[in-house]
Amino acid sequence: MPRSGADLALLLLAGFRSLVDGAMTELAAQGHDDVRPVHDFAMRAIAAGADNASELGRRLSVSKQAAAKTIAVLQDRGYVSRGADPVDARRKRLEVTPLGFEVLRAGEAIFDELRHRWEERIGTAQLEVLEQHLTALLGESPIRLDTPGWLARDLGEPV
Amino acid sequence: MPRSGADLALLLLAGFRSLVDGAMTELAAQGHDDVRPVHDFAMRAIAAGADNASELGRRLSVSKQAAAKTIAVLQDRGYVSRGADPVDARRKRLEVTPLGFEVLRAGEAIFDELRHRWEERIGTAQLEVLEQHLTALLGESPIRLDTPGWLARDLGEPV
DNA sequence: TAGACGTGGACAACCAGGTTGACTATTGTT
DNA sequence: AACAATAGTCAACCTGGTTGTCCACGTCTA
Repeated sequence: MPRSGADLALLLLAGFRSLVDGAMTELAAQGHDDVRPVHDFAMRAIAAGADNASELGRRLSVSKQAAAKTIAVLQDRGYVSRGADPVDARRKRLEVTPLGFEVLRAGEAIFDELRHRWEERIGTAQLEVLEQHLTALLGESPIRLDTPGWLARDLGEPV
Repeated sequence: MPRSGADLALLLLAGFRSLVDGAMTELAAQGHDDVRPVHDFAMRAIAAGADNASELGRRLSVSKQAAAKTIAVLQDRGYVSRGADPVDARRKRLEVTPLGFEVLRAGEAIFDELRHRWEERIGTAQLEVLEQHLTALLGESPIRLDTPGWLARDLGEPV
């Protein structure tokens, strides 16, 4: 049964969806029913140093306006806070709140748990091989999160 | 280097994106710069027998209204045609046009070519193993295409 | 030191692809 | 014949993107 290239693509998508859907469900069960993967990614980027909207936009390969919108909801839900930047009055410095970090932590744990289940099903070594191959194929690719809609939108350069 | 579950998810996403971006780019180069993966999926479903809007919506796990919108653009661009259904006057029967089939064919060829390149990089057997594992993990999962936005929207049941 | 230029943020208008809800026309069932 | 279910359409709305415009502030340089 020779697989088609399209099947392969679908398989990868299904894998991603499976993990993410699982994670969202579990996160919701833990009381964080208002977090989306987008938010997780954004918080992670903020925690990693993208502490203002423009920078966040750059990290996520998204316009600063889009980043600002995401920040607005994150702030609204208490996951990040914004304060004046002491050194540059143009900026509003972003910070992940304790609640935000809690979600981040929970998210990580859930993903790790899901991965662990996969390990149990196909074997630790096998899963590692799978990851290695994927990594080899893709490089440590920069995450591009102009995602919602990208399935349907105009193309960017290929990865 | 123990990989995290989140990395795994990102890896799968990156893989999918890589293939799809590549395919869109190539398809655009061949003159079909107005096709999105969504359209491809929809045409495929229509060709496979989902010959009316409601049915298409069901196949794609999407509301019939959403399906109708997709059909509208597909029709507008000449990829599918709609005619009266001789047996049921409520229905408008969908048909993929020759142009639509051409795109479908081209898309398949491109995906196969991309998959082939992956074969060359990690080896035919290795890629097959990867696919087998993924398939084992996911089952021959029904494709759920309520996708644009699902990264950011409310959760459905996990796959 | 003044002005030019660049950058951060905000606002508005727009788009794509989804959603629900309401309504009509037709078909199928009792 | 009456009623229920289904196909399609319209309208209003949501989310997460996009551009473009504008202002306030910082930085660089003539």
